Amino acid sequence: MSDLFTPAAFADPNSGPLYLQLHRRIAEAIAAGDLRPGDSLPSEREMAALTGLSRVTVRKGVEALVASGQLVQKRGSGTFVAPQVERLEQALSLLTSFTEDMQRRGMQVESRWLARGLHTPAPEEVMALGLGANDRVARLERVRSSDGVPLAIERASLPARLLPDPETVDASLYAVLEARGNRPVRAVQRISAANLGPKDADLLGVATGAAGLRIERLSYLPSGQVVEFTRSLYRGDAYDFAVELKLAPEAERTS
Amino acid sequence: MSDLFTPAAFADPNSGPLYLQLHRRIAEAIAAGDLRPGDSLPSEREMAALTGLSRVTVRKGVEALVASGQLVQKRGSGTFVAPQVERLEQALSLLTSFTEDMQRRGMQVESRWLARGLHTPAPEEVMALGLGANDRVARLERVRSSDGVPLAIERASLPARLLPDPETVDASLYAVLEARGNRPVRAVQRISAANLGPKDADLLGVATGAAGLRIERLSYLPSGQVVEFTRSLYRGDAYDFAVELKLAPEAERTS
DNA sequence: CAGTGGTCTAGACCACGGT
DNA sequence: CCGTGGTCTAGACCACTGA
Repeated sequence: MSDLFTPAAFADPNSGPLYLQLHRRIAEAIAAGDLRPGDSLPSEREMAALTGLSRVTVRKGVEALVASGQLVQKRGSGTFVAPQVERLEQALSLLTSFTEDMQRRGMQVESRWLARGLHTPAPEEVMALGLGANDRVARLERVRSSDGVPLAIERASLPARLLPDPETVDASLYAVLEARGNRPVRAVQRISAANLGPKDADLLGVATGAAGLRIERLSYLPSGQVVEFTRSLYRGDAYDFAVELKLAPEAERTS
Repeated sequence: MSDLFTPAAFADPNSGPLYLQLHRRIAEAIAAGDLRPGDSLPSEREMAALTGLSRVTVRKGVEALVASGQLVQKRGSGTFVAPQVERLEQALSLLTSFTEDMQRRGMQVESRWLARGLHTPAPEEVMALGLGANDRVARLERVRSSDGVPLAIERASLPARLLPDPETVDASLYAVLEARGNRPVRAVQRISAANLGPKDADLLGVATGAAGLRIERLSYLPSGQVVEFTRSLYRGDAYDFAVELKLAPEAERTS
């Protein structure tokens, strides 16, 4: 890895911006295994000196690698190749709870509560839950971690009628619902990707702008009543959702 | 929107870094509707002058908004609030083709080919497709657009035995497979989120670092033979995948 | 305490867009 | 042509880490 930063090829014919050249060099060194997880890079000032670039340019070159989770920077300490994050795979077509899911894998689950109580519903919640004018809403907002690593932010809203005492929810929301005979049997999810804002990124312990999976879920009782409206943000680098597909039947494809 | 940049509150008690304060101000103005899609912001130099910040700091404040697609910057022209991107919703549990899916919505579909031909397989492809030592692989790599807007990058690999003439694929891969009696009936997908690298971001017409949905798919024939190994990148801001969930049966939850 | 990343500045040149 | 965003520099101070 010694000559990674030897300036040489930074003699800029037309290989594009300097910070992109640096970005590419480091990314390739990681991909090739010349830089291994846990390895430390030279300090920004050193890299600047070695390459002949300014520190600002070095930072810009490193920036995208930090955002995408390939590098980790620690103030006062240094810049390191990110440790391998073991991706968790989760079946997307079964309605399971986070807690149950993790326990089945033998993993430790922790929840840090950000909010938990009864509130006046926001318009979005009124729509999603089909609330009336005077109904109230139970809100559960927490960071889900496994073995000390934060994995997801979960913001759940339920009609207060179905969960009048949100403070009693400890680990598994579904366990509480089940005890009250209100466990959902069906749900619809919408999945998309979004860059994490400063606040959410901080909660998940990743860099601002890192990619996250945004999942919106509506869960239903057998009666068709909506139980739960949940918006979650999963760390994009730590989660894989798996789905099984079947061929669309001809009948539906010709309409 | 006039006093958005009046410096006032940039008198830095301890409201955090200046670029984050600027970021927050703009994000809130967009959320509140004070800045509407298509509106133009002052030039970076103007914002710097108005706020009393340096241009570098202004750029840093704007950066994350651009990466997440809320702002669009055009060199030589200016900085604008991004037009509303109409999100496409797609059912994730049906095995449909991009082409058929879009045509059913009455949308124009274009493909720009990046590569199309027979190659010696990469190790990853050997594994996924279950190839032998001397098998070759058909690669189809293209950018999928609808109404002129690039939506996804699709990189498909198939055993050459099932698609000896990849050059004949025009719009729909599945149509060609069906003609040969090789249309898949089942598939498994894995979904995650990732920041787009400079190259892919450019192909999709978004900023480097924007969040993308990464989907890996393995499709099978009725015989169990793998037909297709496809890695796709969808624009995170333009796509919503929908899934319906059912309650996990007790039998499976207790193992 | 010395060294690290995090923030910020003032100024410069370039490539491109629209007039 | 002028104004825009895109790149780049040299230097500064801060908050934090680790010895």
